[in-house]
Formats: sequence, C-alpha cells, structure tokens
Amino acid sequence: MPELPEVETVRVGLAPILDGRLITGVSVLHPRPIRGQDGGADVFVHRLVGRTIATPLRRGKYLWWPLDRGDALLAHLGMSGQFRVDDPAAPLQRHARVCIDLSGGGQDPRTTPHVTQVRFVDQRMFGGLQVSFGGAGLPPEIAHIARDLFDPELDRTALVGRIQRSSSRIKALLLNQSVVSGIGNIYADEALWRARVHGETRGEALSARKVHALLTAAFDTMTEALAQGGTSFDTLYVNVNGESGYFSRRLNVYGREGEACLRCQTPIRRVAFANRSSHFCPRCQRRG
DNA sequence: ATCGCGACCTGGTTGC
DNA sequence: TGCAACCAGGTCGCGA
Repeated sequence: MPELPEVETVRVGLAPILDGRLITGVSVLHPRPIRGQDGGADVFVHRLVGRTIATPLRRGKYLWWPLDRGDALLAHLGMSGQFRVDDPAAPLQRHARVCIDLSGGGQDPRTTPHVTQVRFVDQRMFGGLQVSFGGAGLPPEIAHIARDLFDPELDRTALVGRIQRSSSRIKALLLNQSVVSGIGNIYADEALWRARVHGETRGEALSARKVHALLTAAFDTMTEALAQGGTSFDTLYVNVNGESGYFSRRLNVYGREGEACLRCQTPIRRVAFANRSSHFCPRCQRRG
C-alpha cells in the first residue's frame, strides 16, 4: 500500500521522535513481522534494547533507523504497515505487532515526551522489521533496491538508458524496484496518465525524451502527494499520529474506472496487469 | 531476460 | 441475515 510519498511521510514524522533516543524495551506481540530476523524474537529484542537511534533514512519504500554500532533497524511497511507514536499507557491498536519503548531527550523536548512508545501496527502483516548489520550505509538486505527519484545521487541518464534498452513493458519497469524504487501501482498509473504513455509500451519503443517526461511525471506526482501527506483511501494508511493524507482526492486515473478522463472525457478503463489492476485512458494513452 | 502465477495475511465490500 | 467470493496500494520465488 504505502509507496514512496507515504513512507517518506512516516520517515519525516518519526525523525524528531527517534533522533538521539534510547531504546529501553521491545515487545514482539506477533512473530510474523520479524520473520526476516535471524534468531527470531529473542535476538531481535536483544539487539535493540540499550541502543541509541539516529535520524531514520529511506530508499524507495524501505526505511531504516541507524543504531549506534553501525547497524540498523530495517523496516518495510508492506501493504498495511504503520508506525504509530503513542504514550505507552495508550490502548494498543488492534493490529499492533511490535512495541518499542524510547526514553531520553528527543531533538525538541517540548514536543517529544520523555517516554514514548513507537508501535509497528500491521493488519495484513506483509510488512517486516529486522536488525541489519550493514554498517553506516545501505543495509545489505536492500542492496538490490535501486535509487529512487528523490535520491540526489540518482543517475537519471543511466536510468533512461536502462529503460530504453529493455523489452519489458514500461509499467513493469516502473514497478521493478531494482530499476527505480519507490513507485507502486497507484503512482505508476498516475505517472503514465500524466505522460500519456500506455503501460504496455515496451521500454525500447520509447524515446529518451518520453522516458524523461514519464520520470518527471512520476516525480511531480509523488512530490504533490508528499505535500498532501500521502495518499489514502481509508484508515489503513496513516502517518505516525494516525492521520490520513489527502492526495486520494487528486488522483487522476487510479480507482476511476468508468469515470471520464479529466483531459478528454473518455471513460477510464481498468485491466488486469501482473496480478493487479491498471487504470488508463484508452484515448490519451495509446499503445506504442 | 521476462512473464504470469501463487504464496504470504486480514478484513471490508459485494452479491447471491 | 448468512455466507462465500472477490478485492486491496508489496515482494519474493518458481517455472515457463
């Protein structure tokens, strides 16, 4: 569910809560979200308690909290994962899976209470947490994840070239996290609509100019979504305070099957694509 | 190299 | 009202 703008909203929300805080306790309420942890819950807890956290980082849809010995708590929200910041005495959310107690001063003691609990809440449990030993840089578990469009070190020319050399369909390339990360089904459909590209066009059939326009469309869509606090259809996606974003009001094609295209009034179509749905305008977005 | 598919999960909505 | 089928924004691994 959460794509780059939603994960970045969570990262920004967590930053002042986590930076400089000490982990005083961890409780694993369900084993599923730490399935990737070698050694299971005991090791997970042992490696976190007593550690100090730095500012959280992100690549694509992955988030990690650097810890004081060069390792990190690596997290993916999956389809329904949330990080919630609560008073430890507040009632547990129904799908709370892991609770992490923090103490010590945050950056701003007026807004960060002395004792806080960060809860990983995940209804469907496609998300996960694990301690990674990658050193200060990118956790090795996500070495295959390409830079995202918000990454200042992204080599856009190389990315355009990679896309143009591929016989894959452009929507599959946008969704492939080892090509460019952070884009999921919603923003892929939105970017393709904005750039007037049919998702089944092969990468090799697109001009460099068109690929650039498509990447710019994806970047702009995600930038606008981030400014709105992310996209949400319901309470499944929320920020660290449990609030939903407003970008769903601005979606141009996603979820608009049968409704008029906002450019040409042609009814938006929905078709199956790689085990999910694609939404597009059959007039604005012609196959290449 | 690429694709479709199933698996991993829960729960809300839809239709009979 | 009950119940089954279908749907959901992600990722991984399999076999073709």
